[in-house]
Amino acid sequence: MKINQPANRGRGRPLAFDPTQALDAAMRVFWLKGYEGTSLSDLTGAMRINKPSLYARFDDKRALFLAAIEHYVATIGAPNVQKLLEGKTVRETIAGYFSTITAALTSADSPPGCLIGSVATDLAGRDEEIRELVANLVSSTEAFLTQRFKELGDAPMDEQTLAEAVVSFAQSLAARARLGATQSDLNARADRFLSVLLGTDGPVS
Amino acid sequence: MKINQPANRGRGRPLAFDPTQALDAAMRVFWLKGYEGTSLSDLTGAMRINKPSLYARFDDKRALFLAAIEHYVATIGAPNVQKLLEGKTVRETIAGYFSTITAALTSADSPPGCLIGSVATDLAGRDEEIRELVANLVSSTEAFLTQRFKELGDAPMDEQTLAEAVVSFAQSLAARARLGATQSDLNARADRFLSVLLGTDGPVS
DNA sequence: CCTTAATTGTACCTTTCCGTACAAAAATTC
DNA sequence: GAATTTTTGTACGGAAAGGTACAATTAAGG
Repeated sequence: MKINQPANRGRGRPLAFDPTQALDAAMRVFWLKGYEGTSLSDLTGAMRINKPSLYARFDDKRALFLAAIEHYVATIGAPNVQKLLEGKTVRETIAGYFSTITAALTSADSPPGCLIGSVATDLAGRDEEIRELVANLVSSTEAFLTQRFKELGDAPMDEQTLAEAVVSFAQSLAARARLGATQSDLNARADRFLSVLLGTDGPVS
Repeated sequence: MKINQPANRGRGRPLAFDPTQALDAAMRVFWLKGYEGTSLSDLTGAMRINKPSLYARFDDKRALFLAAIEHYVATIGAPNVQKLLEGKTVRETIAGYFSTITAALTSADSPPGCLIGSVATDLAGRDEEIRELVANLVSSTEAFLTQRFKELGDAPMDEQTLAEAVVSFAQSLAARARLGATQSDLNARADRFLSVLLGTDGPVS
């Protein structure tokens, strides 16, 4: 959480906007339009602030994008991963994960797909810092899943291998969603994939 | 193949550049920099032509991007898919496919990852024509694989389901490559995934 | 060799890009 | 309530964006 906080302890004119709301709006613009495809007018328009406010709070366009990724992880990614703890079996955990993310990837009030899986991953090809950040996010997710599978103890194969397969498939779901797949498309695919992974015992959703 | 051909039957001043080479150069720029991230100067610089020549031959930036996708399919995608016909078993076919694409995704003289899987898929979120084009490419690949699996006859599960799993994993390999994974990283992942899919009988590469 | 057809290079156009200067406004501190 | 601190809105910069006009150039056709 950088968000250029000048230690506003009460002095001076108060902020006329909610930084978190503004950041959320910026995130959605980047999510739809991509990094270079998003202009400062796009941003200030959606955030309902003007440029000096944007620069005072978020430094510049690139820093704002980094903050938007962080915000995405905090508000969308992490909660979805936390839900993994609800599953009592490996199958339940994976099915729940897939069903959670197919909903997020096709949500009506967000752009299609995943900010990180599409926009940031594209940018990663030409921005080293982004590349490392996103690669670490993916690794962490795999590590978290691996750990959880070990705790549950009923994985029918090496937990790391299973986690890799699950996260890889999740990445492909993000791509499909970006390409216009509906939630039920994705759920049907997830069902079939789950049956390949663990045998056929029931639907995801 | 659109490539604004004014039926150059010999009249007028001859072209001073090779359109296919120029298109190939443009493809690589888009591949690295993304669609909006690529400027006309980037393009004319890499293609070694000036703007009027670019516009005469390729209409505009967006049409050039579409031509670049077509060129990518023709020179990289289709040949990789054609290699599928060499495999004598389902396992051989899948292993060969993974090993072919991990090489392509990490080739030293190309940008990392896949033009279509990263750049075009990102753009698909805000460009309907691109979205449909890319979605059809993915579907065709799945259909081709399904067909091939049926011909081979030794798939241990529904061929369509298997093809979906394979193409989905291929999409995730493209994302990982964009995030900096090496060829051996990807091959190791592919090995593990193949063992999950078909049981453990040998390495991909 | 003159006309016609096509491409080339330069120079230019308008718009938009990202970023900032600056004065007015709104709060706190003394 | 004057001084101080911070944010706001407007307005402006220089650079780069995508795209085109136009004259010069190079070929084939007659």
